[in-house]
Amino acid sequence: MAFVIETYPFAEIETKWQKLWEKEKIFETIENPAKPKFYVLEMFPYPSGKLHMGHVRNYTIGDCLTRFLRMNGYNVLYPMGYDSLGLPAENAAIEKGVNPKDWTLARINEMREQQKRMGFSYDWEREIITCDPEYYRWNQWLFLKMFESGLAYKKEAPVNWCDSCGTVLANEQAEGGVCWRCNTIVKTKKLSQWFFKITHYVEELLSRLDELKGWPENVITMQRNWIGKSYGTEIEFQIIDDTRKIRVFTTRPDTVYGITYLVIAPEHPMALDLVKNAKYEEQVIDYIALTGRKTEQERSSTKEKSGVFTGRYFINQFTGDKCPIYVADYVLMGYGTGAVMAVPAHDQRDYEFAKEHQLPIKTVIVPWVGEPPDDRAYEEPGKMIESAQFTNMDSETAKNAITDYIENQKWGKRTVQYRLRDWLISRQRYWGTPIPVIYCDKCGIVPVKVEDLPVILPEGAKFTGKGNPLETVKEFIETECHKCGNKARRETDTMDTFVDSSWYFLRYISPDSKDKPFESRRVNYWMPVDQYIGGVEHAVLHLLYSRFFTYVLRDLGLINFSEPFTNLLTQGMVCMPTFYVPSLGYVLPEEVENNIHKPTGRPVEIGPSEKMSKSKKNTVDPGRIIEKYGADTSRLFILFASPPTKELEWSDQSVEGCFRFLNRVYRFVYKFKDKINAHERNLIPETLHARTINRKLHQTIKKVSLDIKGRFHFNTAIAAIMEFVNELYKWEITEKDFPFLKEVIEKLVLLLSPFAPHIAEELNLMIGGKSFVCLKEWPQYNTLIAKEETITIVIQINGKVRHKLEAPCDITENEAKDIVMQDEIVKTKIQGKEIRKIIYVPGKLVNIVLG
RNA sequence: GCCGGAGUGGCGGAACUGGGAGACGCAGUGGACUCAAAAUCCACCGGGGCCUCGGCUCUGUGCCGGUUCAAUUCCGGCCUCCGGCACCA
Repeated sequence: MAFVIETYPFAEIETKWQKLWEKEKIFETIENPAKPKFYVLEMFPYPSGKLHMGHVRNYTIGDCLTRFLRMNGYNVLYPMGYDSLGLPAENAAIEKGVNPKDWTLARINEMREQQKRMGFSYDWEREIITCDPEYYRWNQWLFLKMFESGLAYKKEAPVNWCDSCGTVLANEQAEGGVCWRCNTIVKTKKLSQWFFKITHYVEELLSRLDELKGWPENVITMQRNWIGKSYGTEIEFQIIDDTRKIRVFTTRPDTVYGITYLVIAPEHPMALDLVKNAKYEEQVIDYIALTGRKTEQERSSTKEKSGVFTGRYFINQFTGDKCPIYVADYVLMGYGTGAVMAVPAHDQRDYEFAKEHQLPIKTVIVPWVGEPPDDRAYEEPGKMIESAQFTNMDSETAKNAITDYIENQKWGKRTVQYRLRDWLISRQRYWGTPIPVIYCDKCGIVPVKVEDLPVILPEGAKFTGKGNPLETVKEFIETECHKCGNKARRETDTMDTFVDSSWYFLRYISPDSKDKPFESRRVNYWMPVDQYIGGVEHAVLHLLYSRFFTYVLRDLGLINFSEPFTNLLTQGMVCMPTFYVPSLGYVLPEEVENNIHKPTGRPVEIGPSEKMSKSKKNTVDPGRIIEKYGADTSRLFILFASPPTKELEWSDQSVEGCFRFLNRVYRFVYKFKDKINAHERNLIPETLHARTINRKLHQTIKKVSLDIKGRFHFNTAIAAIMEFVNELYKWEITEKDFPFLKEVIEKLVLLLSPFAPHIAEELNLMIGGKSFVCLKEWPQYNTLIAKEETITIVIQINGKVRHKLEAPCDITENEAKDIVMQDEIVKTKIQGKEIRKIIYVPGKLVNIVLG
């Protein structure tokens, strides 16, 4: 055995097994009623370039779980696809003059290649690509279904508009109020847009959150906040010298006796009406125009509350007072009724506005003890004053009493408001699903006939960076109305890409389905998704839209369940640590390498970790890590460094440690492979030391199984395997041990295989294993073998650990107390002191409480 | 401002139900092997004090207090950091 292995030949091994897996098609899945089904879904990537560490982490978690479940007898559906419509491709077209389709397909190929290099066990036969017309035709099909049932509709709405690019932007493309491409400040512009009526399901979206026991609490909370249900009262106020009333929404009916004015939003339909041909008309028109030019950001960030008087008054029917009506942009048209009753004494915003415009402030609630503040609004509950028959009541009680009174007087009613708005799906962009409608002068909006789907994105659009490229394709726009035969114009808006991802998990199930988006029978077998894995950034958007789509599909009779994702795991981010170097400040690890402080051994202070992102140039390229250490090491590091839901801090040294571990395993098996092959397997350990190994083996199987199952603590599972390998190195192996060693190594390889599948296959082959490891059965543990022969009894005196004793594990309470009290060391420690009581925790400890 | 989550050695993290704080890995230290180095293998590794070198002892899980025989874990009050939402009436 002169031959010394430097490092194990991971590159060769990994390529070899990836090819074999693919050749044998072992990861292809079909419905199988004989096995329990399990659907593992990962948030499919947008193919903007190469895989980044976030992807790698997401898929490594999913693959490890999938492999574990397969070995445990589950029929696992584990698909992959590409969310490939969207802005980066169009941007590349504008910047590099390439065709978005070619660019996207090239990126997909790169990405798929890297995923295969990581050894992920997807059923590639089910791959879906959303920019394929055979995929997006079903977006259009679903749109038509929703249009038919009134769930898709068109209306005029304010949207983010960039002057320089001449186009509408999605909220996420107008971050910080500026256009992501040219940095122009975005404006709000009113345009006719397509919406999905998600608000139709608002109550169900909210109430079914309680069913989602397998979702993280924070995601549930975020969705609940986003939906924003609030209970309140609608009240109408009579406008003086007018037949009309103004309707407001409030959650504080207890403050109605403190109303001193009323505010309507600039977009409120009555705003202009109220001042028509009156003294204040010009002032109000100017103000509305000014607001229209403001960005959403400017409107909400300014401290001072702007607004103008309309010259009109209303009657506060509670007090009989005549109060002014204002227009101000701190009131939003999109929430409630677009008008508010202003109670400056008890609402901070109203307070600030009243101060600015010298409006009266009338206190109607005071604290039960102490004085109300005089420099701000008093928003807490308290004692009612100057509120007619409600005076002296507790304000919380008065809320109900006053609302009853309002309802009796027919001045208003109890009502519920939501923050959730309908989903704006129109995009003035090329690289998206064309919305399948045409506009006919005679017939109006005409949906495309189902048999004419898909409406295909035309080639030959001009990508100038200005406007919607679809507008430049005459042959696309010009069409004829299938109702009347006249010339008609095709819709050039495309759908938000979140439409694609709202049902992709159903398409995986029957990716070749020709006459329906999916086969209901098969969908009902696989769905719902048993484990969804992805980033928390989709907590609201994608996860809410998918829930909405599932309800829609259920109501269309296509599926028989309501919630798409039973369990959700939101993985933590991947971070790069920074180091503090006095001369440079906080820097990334590679810069420390080149710095004088490290060679001198002087410790560098660790700075705050930064999220990996391309813009900060602090990313670790997965490709480089795979090349240097292999896919197995990369997978092992990602799973070992921290539990999946926590942030993962990148560490090159820790990667090296994982690589060392795999080498340690490889060397051990390599050393004994000939002996193992020369012997038949024996499950029974023949030596004393081997029996200890057997116990440790069963303990390890138990720990690894339980850590993965339900808990997803891959890090501690790997730690247990490492501990076991450390034990193996301490084992003085004799000739008698080889048959049992064979059994030990077989089990070890099985335990390792979900984490490091390539090396596991290779080691299996090395010890004469026949079939693929990943198709074998997960090892079972025997509780009796795993059980320790003796237990350690911890002896505490007054709750502090003072001594330990070994005892047989079947020891009774009295026996345990006896041996503890007979122990010489214990005797000396408690000598001369009164024993108040002795606490016994079975199999664990004895606590002697002294007086 | 509101809603979540987290604070444990030099570092990443363990401790599952209130019962031994620091598993496993990294970094570090010492030893074996080597002409030497790397690699590998073995051992040590929170801090302070005592010491006959076997141990003994005090202290320690963001801070202050409480419950308990016993608290990283439960309760109350703070501090810091991270994430989400934010003129939502």
